[in-house]
Amino acid sequence: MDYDGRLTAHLPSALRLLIVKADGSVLVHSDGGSYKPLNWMSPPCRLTETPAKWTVTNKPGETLTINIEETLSDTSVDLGIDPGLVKDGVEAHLQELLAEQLHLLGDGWRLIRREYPTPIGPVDIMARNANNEHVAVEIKRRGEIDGVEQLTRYLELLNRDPLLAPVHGIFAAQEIKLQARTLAEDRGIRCVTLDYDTMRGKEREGTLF
Amino acid sequence: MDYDGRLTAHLPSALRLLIVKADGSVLVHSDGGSYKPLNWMSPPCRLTETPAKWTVTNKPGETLTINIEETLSDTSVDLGIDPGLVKDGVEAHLQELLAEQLHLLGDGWRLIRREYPTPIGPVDIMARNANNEHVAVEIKRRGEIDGVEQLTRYLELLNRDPLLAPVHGIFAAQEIKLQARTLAEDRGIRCVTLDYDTMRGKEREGTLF
DNA sequence: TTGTTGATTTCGCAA
DNA sequence: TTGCGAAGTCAACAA
Repeated sequence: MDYDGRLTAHLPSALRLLIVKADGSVLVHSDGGSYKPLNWMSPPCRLTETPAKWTVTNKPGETLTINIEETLSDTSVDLGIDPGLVKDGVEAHLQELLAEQLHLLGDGWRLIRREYPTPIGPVDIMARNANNEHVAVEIKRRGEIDGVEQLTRYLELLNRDPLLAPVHGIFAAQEIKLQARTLAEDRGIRCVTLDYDTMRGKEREGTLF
Repeated sequence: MDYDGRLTAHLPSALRLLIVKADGSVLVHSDGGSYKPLNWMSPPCRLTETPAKWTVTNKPGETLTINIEETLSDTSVDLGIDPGLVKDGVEAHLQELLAEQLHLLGDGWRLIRREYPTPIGPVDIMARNANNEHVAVEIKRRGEIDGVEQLTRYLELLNRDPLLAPVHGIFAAQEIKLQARTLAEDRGIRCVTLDYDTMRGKEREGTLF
């Protein structure tokens, strides 16, 4: 099996699981590893098939060539359409919960808006603290250095605006890595650890009254 | 089907493809999308099976619960061990090629070393230019803002060392996004676009003589 | 074991 | 369509 496209990859002869989906995409799995196939072609693409050789091609001209020596099993089932996956607990959810529970950051804080727009991208939450000063909050599920850099860029830009300055920064995440925390605090950015279960519980509790 | 772990995800009843690999990992695929399963459990994990219900659990206590209403097809094949995938054209390869072809950056340049170590990680290529000044080169397949930030951190650190300073920066990639280029040039970092096919061609050509 | 970085990333959203 | 950021990212490699 050979892939020739954004890179070149060769896979020696062996027993493998080939999956052809309804949209034409092809997956080549081994009997281990994780969910990522050894080789694949993403849709939209076209499969040309002879008994001994499959060729899969997509629009940009990438190709996946599969030589078939032997078939141990061959099954085809039409799965029909698929109802969507429902997810919960991702960053968007954290942002929603924190916007409703600004008191977790300090007493007397007020929300200005979520997704506060700037020329270099939206600030997750913009608020005012008890002293009526602006605070930009960057939320991550896991707080790493990238997130601190991102917030730093926002703060640098926002503090150039005399109508906003001084703008303080808060880096909020379910888990903040030490290096990220060190960098943030070195830059005067406050770090806050969020407990998702508690925040979700508070929300439920709130709806009881 | 329900996943409860790092997040909560629910998948309504529908026809799906279930794959159980030799290492115990479980993949749930629909008839479209790309290679990513709708839901899955990565190894190491344990599958507990009754005719109507599968439960997959891993060490941290995440669970994937699958209720089986009907089975249209059930096949089992032992694929045996798998010979490795051979890849070509990734970042490591670009680094290797550029180190051999420093003249692409400027005449009279000399390589100090690849993977030049610093306390915050290795610099892809460290070289000296024609004026005998140090140059740190960060190589990416695709140049985005993260890469510029990474190089900036290296340069800031390296320039504190009087034995090295001044250290210049070069951001080299097959493709550099506009925002990354703008940020880099604003910081005095030169951007260089690499043509992989040409560089590989040069290498082949070189071996002819 | 932990941390860092690359990826044929994929995926979703918004301009 | 394109661009950008998140992801149950995964996966490889070094400390």
